Order: sequence, then C-alpha cells, then structure tokens
Amino acid sequence: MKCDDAKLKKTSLVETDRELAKLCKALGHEARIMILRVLIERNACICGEIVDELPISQSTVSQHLKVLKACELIQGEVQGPAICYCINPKAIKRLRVLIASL
Amino acid sequence: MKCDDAKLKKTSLVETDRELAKLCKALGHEARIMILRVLIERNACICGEIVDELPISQSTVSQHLKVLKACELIQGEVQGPAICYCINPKAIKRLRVLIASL
DNA sequence: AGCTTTTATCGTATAAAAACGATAAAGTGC
DNA sequence: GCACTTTATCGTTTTTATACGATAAAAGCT
Repeated sequence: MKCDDAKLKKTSLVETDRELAKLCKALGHEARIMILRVLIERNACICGEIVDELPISQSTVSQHLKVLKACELIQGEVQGPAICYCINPKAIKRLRVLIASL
Repeated sequence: MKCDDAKLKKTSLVETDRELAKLCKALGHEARIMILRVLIERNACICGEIVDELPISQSTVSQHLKVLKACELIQGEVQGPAICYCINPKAIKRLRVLIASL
C-alpha cells in the first residue's frame, strides 16, 4: 500500500498515552481529588462518610465515584447495605509510571 | 465565633490539591499529551511543527497550547515570526511531587 | 411483608470544553 | 508600505461535564 502523502504523517496516539490522558482526566477535578484524600486518610470508608466530608450533594459524589471507579483508581465492595470504597494502589502506581515518561 | 454545626466539618481543599487538579486537568486530553510528546521528542519546536504532527486544526492546537501554557507545563518564546515551544521541566517535576502524595 | 438505610440512576438545567473557519496581529523580507 | 509567514483570537456550533433533586434499587431489621 502507498503511504506517500506528506500530510498523513500525523502523530498517532499510543495506548499508554491514551491511558495517561484518561487517568489525568479523572484526577482533573477538585472534588475527585478530595475524595481520594478522604480515602487515603481513612484507608477505606463507605460512601456516606465521603458525602459527609464533601460540600456537594450525595448524587454528585456518587457520580464522581463512578468516574474514579471507571478508570479503576478506586474500587468499591458491598458491605451490608453500604458500599465500602478504597483506593486501588495498582492504579496509582500505574499513574506514577506513566507520569514518569514525561 | 461559634463552630458547633456538625454539618460544617466539610473537608476544605488545600492549595496543593487545587494545583494537582489543575495540572491533571490540563493533561486530561489526548491532544495535549500528544503535544507534550512532540515537544519531548524534538526537545523544542515551533508551533507550526506541532500542527503538522497532529490531526487537528491550527486554531485548535493553539487553544491546547494555551491551556498547557496557562499551568506552565510548557513555555513559548518568540523566535522571529514564529514561536518556539518547549516543556517546562519544573512543572513536570512539580507534578511528580504532587502525584507522589497520592 | 413493611420500614429504614444507603447508594445508584434518571431527568434536567447550566456551564465548560472542544473544534473549526475566518480574521486579526505581529514579525520578516522585498 | 506591501506581501508573506506564523500564530493567536473571535465567533459560533457541538459535545461533554457538572450539579442537583427526585426516584429507584438493594440490603438489613422487626
């Protein structure tokens, strides 16, 4: 196949960079950093405790948790009627590795 | 003054966390990661070269550069009619320090 | 089964980000 | 001064994110 168009030598995004952008995007909101801080401080805690600590509504906190969970920065497990959240250390390590490449 | 309202013990965001969120937000877009990659690879280069490398328009690249410049992740200096951009190593180091606190 | 507690989701409104083409601004060279 | 190159900004449209209250869903208790 031909590949002679000079205009086509655009940089393509590698998978690790896509991963880095995704993680950074998730961290790019003050509320989500606050949530991580609460989880770090308490090691692990149920959703309700996070809500109590933050100046935003329960539904909004829930959405932020969803974002953090989507990129596996945190994980939650059912604990009776509540859900216990904690940080996923692997994702944090992964983030550090990716940042190190900058 | 009184401070007896239990509901008021909300976590307040510290300045470093605000800084972290801002840096991450700037990195939270694939195009901006791509721009950093180009700058890392070439050490420094003029805006036009970045535009040639990316699959997005000149005006959009310019906007992304503005975002990166706003949080000092990159810096640009006038070089004749063009502008030469390069990474600001201090900001990258700062980012690593902030990430290390997670 | 009914009630309570806890969290996720829905619906919606508002705000912010992203993208583009067109145009302006600033520098070079003739 | 005029054309040319290079980059920033403007105006606009489209998309995505954020936030909230209301409601649903899931689990435990009586």
